[in-house]
Amino acid sequence: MATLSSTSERLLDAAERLFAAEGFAETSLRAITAEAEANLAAVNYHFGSKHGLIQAVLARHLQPMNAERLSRLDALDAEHPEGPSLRAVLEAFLVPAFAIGQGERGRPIFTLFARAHGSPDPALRRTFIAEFDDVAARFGPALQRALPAASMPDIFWCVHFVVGALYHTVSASGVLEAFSEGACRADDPATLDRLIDFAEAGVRSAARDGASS
Amino acid sequence: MATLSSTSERLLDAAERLFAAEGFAETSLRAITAEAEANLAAVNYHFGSKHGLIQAVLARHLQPMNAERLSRLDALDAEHPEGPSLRAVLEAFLVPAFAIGQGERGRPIFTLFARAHGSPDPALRRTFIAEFDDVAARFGPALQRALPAASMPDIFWCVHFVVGALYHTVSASGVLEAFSEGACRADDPATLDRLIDFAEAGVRSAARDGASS
DNA sequence: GTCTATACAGTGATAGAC
DNA sequence: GTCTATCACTGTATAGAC
Repeated sequence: MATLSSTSERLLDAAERLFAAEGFAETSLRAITAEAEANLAAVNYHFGSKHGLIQAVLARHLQPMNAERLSRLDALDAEHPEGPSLRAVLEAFLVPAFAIGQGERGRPIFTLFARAHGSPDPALRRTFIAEFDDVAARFGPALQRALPAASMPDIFWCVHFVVGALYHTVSASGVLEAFSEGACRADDPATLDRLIDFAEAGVRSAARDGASS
Repeated sequence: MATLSSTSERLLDAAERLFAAEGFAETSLRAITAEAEANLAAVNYHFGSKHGLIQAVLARHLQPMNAERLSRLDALDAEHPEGPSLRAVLEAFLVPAFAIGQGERGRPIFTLFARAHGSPDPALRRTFIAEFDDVAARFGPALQRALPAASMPDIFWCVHFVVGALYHTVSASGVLEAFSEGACRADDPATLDRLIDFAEAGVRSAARDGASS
């Protein structure tokens, strides 16, 4: 039973489940502590505030995702000393994110990322994006090397577009099912390939004119 | 003074300002009614609930945006009876959205769209995306005609990616300023051109292989 | 129809006992 | 570490004034 794990772990599990199902604001601490069989005050004791609990839930999934991005990029660098291809770098960036989005509790968790990224709470947003510092520092130069004709701002902007497409795909593809009248299914396994194709073509377009740096 | 306009208009103005600054959940009805110099119960009288007020705030900006998208597409169809180019169709779709994002109160309002799109409240999400029915019905075939080699699901998926990039760009470009250490500025006027270039290249990539329909 | 005052159940947070 | 009691604040509903 749940009571075998520690209180803070049970709180994290319960919070993740409820946040993903209902959203941050809509989930009360009382609902979380009831599901975790803990006292209301335990949240503030272990995590300081509801805000702190949200950050802890996010970090528990962000860190493995970004760690795998970095280890994939390390493997690529080892394989290709002259620098990996654009497509390979984009795959190293996108595949670990998709892997989370497709897991058993996948999509809801990724929805949490999207919500945190656009959260009105500046402190939450700041803590959240700080988790991406290492990824930005490693993937920026890798893309620059794969696409020497593009300027650094070109690359940053395109990655920004790709991130937007990724977020929207993993967190809001239900919308697409409605618009396409069922022709596009959110769990279509080909979606990742479509996104990588799209990202590669889009990013490559930054190198074509490259005027605006 | 504000008291010259009707109560419901003052409520909409105040709500828009506060929602954009703080978020939906973080803005209390008491703060809105105080800023609008109205009674607390006026929100429920005029809009039924806080939820109804949110929908009304969104609709006030969504309708002109989508109306301009459609009128731009009408103009294109009149100019090019054989069917407008892919780039022209994408411009008709993206430019009106950007115009809102760059207006005086622009970015905050667009942040509201992104929040609504990913809202945990299914009723809010449903009402929100219903505002796009006409746009989807008109732009889908227009893109199909501009890109005959692509299947309809190909096109829907790519538009989905483009929408994600658009949302992230207009609502979360502050993140990019941080990662690029100031090299990319959110108010760079070239951003729209970058996004259109990116979208065109990405969407065009769907027509290359076109296997997965 | 429009607006006001007020009451109510549920929220996050905290101080202090154990 | 845990729990109880309590705080100020939230969205909503309603009775009644104009």
